[in-house]
Amino acid sequence: MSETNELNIETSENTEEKVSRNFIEVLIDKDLEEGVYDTVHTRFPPEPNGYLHIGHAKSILLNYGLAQEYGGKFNMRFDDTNPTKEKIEFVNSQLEDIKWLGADWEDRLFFASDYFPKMYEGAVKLIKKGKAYVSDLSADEIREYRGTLTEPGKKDPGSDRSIEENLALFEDMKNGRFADGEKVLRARIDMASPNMNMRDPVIYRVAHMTHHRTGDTWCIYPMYDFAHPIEDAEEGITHSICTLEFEDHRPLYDWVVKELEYERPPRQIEFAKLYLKNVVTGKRYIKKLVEDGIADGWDDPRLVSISALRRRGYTPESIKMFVELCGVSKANSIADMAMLEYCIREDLKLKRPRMMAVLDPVKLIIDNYPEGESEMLEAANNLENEELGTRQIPFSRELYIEREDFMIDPPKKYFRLFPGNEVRLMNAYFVTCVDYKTDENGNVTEIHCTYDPETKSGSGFTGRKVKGTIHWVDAKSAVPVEVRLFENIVDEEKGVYNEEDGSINVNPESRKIVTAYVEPDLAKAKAFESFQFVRNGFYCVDYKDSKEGAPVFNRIVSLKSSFVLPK
RNA sequence: UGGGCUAUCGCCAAGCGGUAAGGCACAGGACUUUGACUCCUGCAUUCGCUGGUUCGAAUCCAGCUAGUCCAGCCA
Repeated sequence: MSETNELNIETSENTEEKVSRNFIEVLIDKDLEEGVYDTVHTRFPPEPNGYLHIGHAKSILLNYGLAQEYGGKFNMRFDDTNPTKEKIEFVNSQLEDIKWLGADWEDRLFFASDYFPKMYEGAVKLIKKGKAYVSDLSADEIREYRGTLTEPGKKDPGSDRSIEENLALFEDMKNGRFADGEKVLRARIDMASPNMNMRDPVIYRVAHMTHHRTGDTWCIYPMYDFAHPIEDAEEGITHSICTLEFEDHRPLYDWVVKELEYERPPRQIEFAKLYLKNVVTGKRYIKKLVEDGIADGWDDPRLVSISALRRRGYTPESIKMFVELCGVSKANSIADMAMLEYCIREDLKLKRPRMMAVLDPVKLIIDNYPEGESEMLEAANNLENEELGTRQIPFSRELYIEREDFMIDPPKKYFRLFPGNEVRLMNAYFVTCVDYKTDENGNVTEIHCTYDPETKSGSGFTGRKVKGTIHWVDAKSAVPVEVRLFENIVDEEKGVYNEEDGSINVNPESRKIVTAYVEPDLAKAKAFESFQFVRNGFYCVDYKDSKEGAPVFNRIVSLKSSFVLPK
């Protein structure tokens, strides 16, 4: 017996040593071991052409996290090589989102446009090496000459030009001698390559356009495939982490850094994008939702852009937890929204106070409580976390309780209020229902109870027990506030896209607005403060759409399973 | 169709030749100042399919299948 126990202890200690690493960490470990690199330097390189969403968060936190983990550095860089799509507005919103997520680039904020001179030099170098040439072909012709997936491409007539001629022509391109589309610079690689990206890719195009940072300095702009490796190499990036669709571009990436003779060139590593089930992330679909008046803009709390999640009440910590939970792999995967929701519940439940708010109020009158009197009761802000302290809440003869917490004719196992039953009012007293009133339609309008002063919360009363506890607010001091109950903007039954016309199947119930009664303190909450409403889920204060400065409460997420009435 | 990549429970995901981790979701039960939270318990005789190598295969080999990306002067 004792022998086997000892054995078990040893083996369990050994297994604890084993920490599973994602495939990128494994590659980095190997690089470090073999001395390919002696540090880890990553970057996040978005194009400033839109708002960042949850998918970008994965890339940001992965790149930043890796740099942190290995004691390396993380750069922020805007890949602004195409002025037709980029705006300073997006630069600013993206920076704000990345900062909020907690990725710290310190003083290393770069722009691809900073390297335009370097890239020009690089192109000249390629021409001088005979590795690039100016083409006269039109866009259509280039496509034709490129061949198809099964047939090799044809030689570009421009590829026969002399180095001197190419040099002169490229300079003319730079000097604005040509109109847009008239000439391009192509890399000379292999027109017969099975990899389409290697069939003499275009690396510079003419575009007479004002760039948001360099203005009219340039009228030629480098293509991504040429620019990106240079940006990485210039910044001393070791591991250039990007998404799977760039796998086919890696040979070209490697070709560029090799031909430009960079020492210790960066290594590109690709991972799978993060998708969410029944969630719209495509820019043009979001745009359509906004145009159709279904969504209120990129930060509509029902969307999954970083700014929308922030407004909804998701915390950076919860997004980080989610990304870590999803892991990193090369398999295309669609995560369940339930995972994200789990993360925000997990993050908030011990950090934020649990307050009482009644979403669907009905009046409860305590017949034996003196009229006109009231008292303050002490309530713990969070029973599981004493550090959050206590608060004082008013209590008097007339209260509001949740309509669903009272039934005239309850089913079996209904623990809440019904005629003759006694329940606990959370943080207050036991009350017994003695009577109720209804309107002509049979709707309950008033519930009458008696309370037992002996049973005051915290008094240590143990005389008898009740099965149910319900939340309430004091009618006189409670504050009505607007509460927005969010559901998925997509109709989950039908799926995201309508198969017939490609439109989005919208859930008409995705935003219900109700007026709720809340504890007086909640009406003074600051923007972005979040709370757990007892049994009603998690909420975040939003002032963006509020009228006359009153807070609006956005539902972040409901509880795991709401109260289900027993059958 | 040529090439690249991927395939392990409803979802995500470990595993890297020694006999299927974990999380989400789900289902039971205990506890409870809300039925939440917490805590237990259950949840792949099987790793896309078919063969082969091996004492032994999710792991190696071969063939097949499915999904995905590439024919922008986008990134």
